Amino acid sequence: MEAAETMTQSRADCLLDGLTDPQRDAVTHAEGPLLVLAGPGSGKTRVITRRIAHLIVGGTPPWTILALTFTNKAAGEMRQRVADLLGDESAVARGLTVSTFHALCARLLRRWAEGIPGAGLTGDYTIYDTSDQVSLMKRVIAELGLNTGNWPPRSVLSAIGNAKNELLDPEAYGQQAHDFYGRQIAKLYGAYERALRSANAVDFDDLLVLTARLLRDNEEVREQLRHRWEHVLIDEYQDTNHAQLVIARLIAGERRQMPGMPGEFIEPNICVVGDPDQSIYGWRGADLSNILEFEEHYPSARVIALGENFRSTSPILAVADGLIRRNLRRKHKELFTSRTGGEPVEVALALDERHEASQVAQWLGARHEAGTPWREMAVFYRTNALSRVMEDELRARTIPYSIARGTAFFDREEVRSAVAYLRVLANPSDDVSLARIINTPARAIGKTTLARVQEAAQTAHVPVLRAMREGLAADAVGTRAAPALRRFVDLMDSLTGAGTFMGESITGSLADLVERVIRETGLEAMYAAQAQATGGETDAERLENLSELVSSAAEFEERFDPEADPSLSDPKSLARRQAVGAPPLLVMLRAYLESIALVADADAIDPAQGAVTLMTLHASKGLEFSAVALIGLEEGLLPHSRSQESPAALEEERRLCFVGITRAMDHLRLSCARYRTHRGFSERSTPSRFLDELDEPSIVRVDLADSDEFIGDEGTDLDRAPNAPGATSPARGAARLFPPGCAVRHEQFGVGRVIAVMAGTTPRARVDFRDVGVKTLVLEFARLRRIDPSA
DNA sequence: TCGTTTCACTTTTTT
DNA sequence: AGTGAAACGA
Repeated sequence: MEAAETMTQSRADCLLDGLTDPQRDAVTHAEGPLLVLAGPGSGKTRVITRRIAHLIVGGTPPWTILALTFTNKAAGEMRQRVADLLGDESAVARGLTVSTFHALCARLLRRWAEGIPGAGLTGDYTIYDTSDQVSLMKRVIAELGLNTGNWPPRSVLSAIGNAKNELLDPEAYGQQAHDFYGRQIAKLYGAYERALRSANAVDFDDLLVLTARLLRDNEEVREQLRHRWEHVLIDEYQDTNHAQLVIARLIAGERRQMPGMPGEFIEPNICVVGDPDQSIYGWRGADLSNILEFEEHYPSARVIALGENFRSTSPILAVADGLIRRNLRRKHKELFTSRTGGEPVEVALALDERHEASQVAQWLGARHEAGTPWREMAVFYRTNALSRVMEDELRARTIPYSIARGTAFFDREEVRSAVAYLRVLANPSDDVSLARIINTPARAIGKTTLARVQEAAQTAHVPVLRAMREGLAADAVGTRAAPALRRFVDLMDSLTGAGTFMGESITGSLADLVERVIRETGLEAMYAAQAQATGGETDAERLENLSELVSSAAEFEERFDPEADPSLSDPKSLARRQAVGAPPLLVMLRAYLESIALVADADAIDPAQGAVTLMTLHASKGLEFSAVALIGLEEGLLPHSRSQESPAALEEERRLCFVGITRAMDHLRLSCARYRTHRGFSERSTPSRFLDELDEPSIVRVDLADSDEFIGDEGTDLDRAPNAPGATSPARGAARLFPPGCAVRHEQFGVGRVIAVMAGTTPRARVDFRDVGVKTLVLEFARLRRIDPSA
């Protein structure tokens, strides 16, 4: 007994090793609400993981702890670090729930969908992503007799999303709508919700909204979960929205009187960690007041500020501080580091985006020469579109890189199609997925046929697949279509192995199912035929992606642990599940589809790869790298043009820049380009105002546009155009480079002779090509090259 | 019904 | 530029 205690004691002490006083306070804080205001690099993750470990070592059962993060990757890392701290395997941490908000909600809903009064949802629901939402909304708009021109699906969805984040249902939204627009949106909102429910589907926002409703309206579930999770910890609290706040509060519980002890209270054990200066998801409903008003929500809260930065050198921190100070709606927080010295931050002006990319690549190369491994370097940008140039450049120089785009794979059309089949198998009511695959590959079921079946299904209030199976549209569809529909139903039924649906008892391999879907639906044959016909690389690639999907399913299957499901969370039900043995295929399929739906870009980062990481500023949150290059610091990009009208949005852009800067440990480089090609058009850009807000003594400005490689002013810049593909070339001088009659070569059209050059904002040339005849080309993009001897 | 072609637009960020 | 949808022709 005594020995055990000593051991526990010493392990607890270990957990406090190397912590500063405030860090230690946060780790050891016992009961009641706790707010940790953690500046960048202040050891936030360290504090959370040690706090969890400390609780467990102190006797708190792991299954009474719930930790919430924003990405799966963050959750995985947190779980791993806790396990590492606890040493003896993960056994100690068994039952500990570390999850994203969305994944937690998805699982709670799996378990209790039927327990939400009036929601009409069942546990086999599908999660719709943005493009599914758009498809559904288009249909809803059409059904209400509106047109997508006046009611752009995305805008409507965004209005609905905002309403959902505030937990307003269609009725409540309609009540507070006072103009025509608002009332129409309310109508669309209601119809959209009905359409979702009849497809037994939820969108991302619903995961939160419905969970909030479940907890609010179902006392039994609420009490059960409250009882189960005695400790709730939330990371990145500054990025939670209203629905998430409500969920957290409902699970954590309220301050309440201790039974039989008047004057004594039980405080909820809710610990939130965040930094208002790193709030970057306001556009998606994140509410900064959640963290700012934490003390009002929990008057007894203890507040601990972690200001010391252990990550960045002092010039980097000074630059970050100088920038963030410009935000007016902000409580100032002193940032300090003991990492004095260090290189100044490089601020560079490049000629154009290619030039910028090349300079960045060179800079990364120099860092590598100096001993920094590729994997400790990163390039950040405001928009995904900016990754392209950077990729091209790194590829050309054979610098290893990887892009953080978690969804990229599952966004490919062939993968989406295969997944749509799986979704229909898992949820036969999923009409959006059904519409996607009913004629892929082509089965002579065209637009009109589909519309007729959909209509028949609608009037009969049944899912489309069922309407087809029961031949409800038999007289409405043509004689050719009817057997085609029949064959499709038979195909789907043959995949489930039954006339009805995969019974719960069916077991088997998920990977096998995926493979059968790809083969038996004809997807594989379709791409194989195309690959053969065109010899096209893309089709061969598609086949590869499909087989990669099979691998991903196999991998998932391997890792799948039905016990890790927090919805079932009490030890009793764990035992019950274990007794069941192998998980039914359907359960696994649902879990697989769910994991696909909830991947984040940041999840795709694998530091083991030994490559430079390219990602958006948003995805960079929570990470750190030895060397960071931030590109595209231009007005309109960072801050983004869409944010310039509101001061609040502008401040969020500044915070975004702050987040990027503070990811850097040792080396930081910020750059902008004088010209940038937008959507096909090269435009002069203005350096970001943020570049004027940096701490001058900590930076060194390099005007690379003036360096020897690119001589100075625009005149000479223009002269590069004919020989430097992609170099931007504004109007002036263009005509002079391509005198009428000169011979030119075009990548695609071959050789030809210039007829005339038209000046203007976008100078064009009329060229008579030997093979393809006369074409008019925009000089900026045509990449024309003179090939006559005089050139 | 299906394939091609033209045309029109463009959310930046993501669970 | 690139994509996705409407329009058109077979």
